[in-house]
Amino acid sequence: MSAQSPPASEPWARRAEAVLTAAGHKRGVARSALLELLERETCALTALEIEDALGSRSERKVSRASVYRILDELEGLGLVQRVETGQAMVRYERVCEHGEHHHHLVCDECGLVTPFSDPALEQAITSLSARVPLTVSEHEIVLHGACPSCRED
Amino acid sequence: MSAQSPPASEPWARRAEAVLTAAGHKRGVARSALLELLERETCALTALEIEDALGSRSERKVSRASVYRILDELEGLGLVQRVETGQAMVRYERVCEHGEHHHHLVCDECGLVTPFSDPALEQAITSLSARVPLTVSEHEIVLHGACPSCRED
DNA sequence: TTCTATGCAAAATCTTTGCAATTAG
DNA sequence: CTAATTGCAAAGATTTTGCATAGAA
Repeated sequence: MSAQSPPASEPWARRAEAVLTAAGHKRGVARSALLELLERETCALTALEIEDALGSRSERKVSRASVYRILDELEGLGLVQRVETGQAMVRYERVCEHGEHHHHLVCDECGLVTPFSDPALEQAITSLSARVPLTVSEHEIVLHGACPSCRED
Repeated sequence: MSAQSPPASEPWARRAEAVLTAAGHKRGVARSALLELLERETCALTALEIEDALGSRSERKVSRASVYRILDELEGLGLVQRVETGQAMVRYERVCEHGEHHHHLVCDECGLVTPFSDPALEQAITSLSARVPLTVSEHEIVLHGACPSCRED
């Protein structure tokens, strides 16, 4: 009956800080900047895109090593997840509360990555998970093709 | 009315050679060895696994550069497809005739990759593809979890 | 003979590590 | 004061490229 999951309005970054503190981490400027950025971004970014975003904008600059280290930590705590888009680099995005689950559309022409979600698909996955020789904990779905802009060519 | 797609019994390697020839390629020992290997393998291998397999077994040894170059060629011709499993390296597997389409189960403990297929899931994807802002050409689905062996621990 | 295929080694990329200095609690 | 955090540079790992040689048609 009590609050099992935090309200959906709870900012992800705040939850992240709580989890980090609970895991015995102190605060650091690099990680704070990264959390702030991921809070704003709704979809997956590569480590290098994150480094650039933090460097070029007035945000404080964060070293590449820290970006990788922090993303790795966050992934380990289930706050961030990797997204494989078939492109050269791995992408990362924050893990949202249940219900905000989404997957990705990738334009093979321009590289654009867009999120989408589909209840019917999720249900098919859920039902499938029960029939498969694996205790399924996660799933990833990527649709490849040409986005509207690229299709015009 | 005429044969649109080759019979399913047609070995993939033979079809591959035909496509390569049609594309103006000559035969080479490295590629032949690779085709032979992929013909036998039903599921995805990494470039390095392919190099090892061709080197250690009595097959002729193929240089790493050739493995990458050939996989890239084959992918461009639609004979091979990349499979992103969330593991460190990209995997490759041959593209089969329609109907043999499959996806992957990945054990995050031991790294085991297993194929599976599910009509209901394919249908959900097909229906979804029509509703999405992307001209979908391919899709990839990966389920992560623990395989039976690893689950026992 | 001509153009493709291949191997080798160097180069390019992305990611991880070691270490010393800094900073939060 | 003690332990976590960061940046920098070096090291690793995977993939790509340049070039000369071998081979197929």
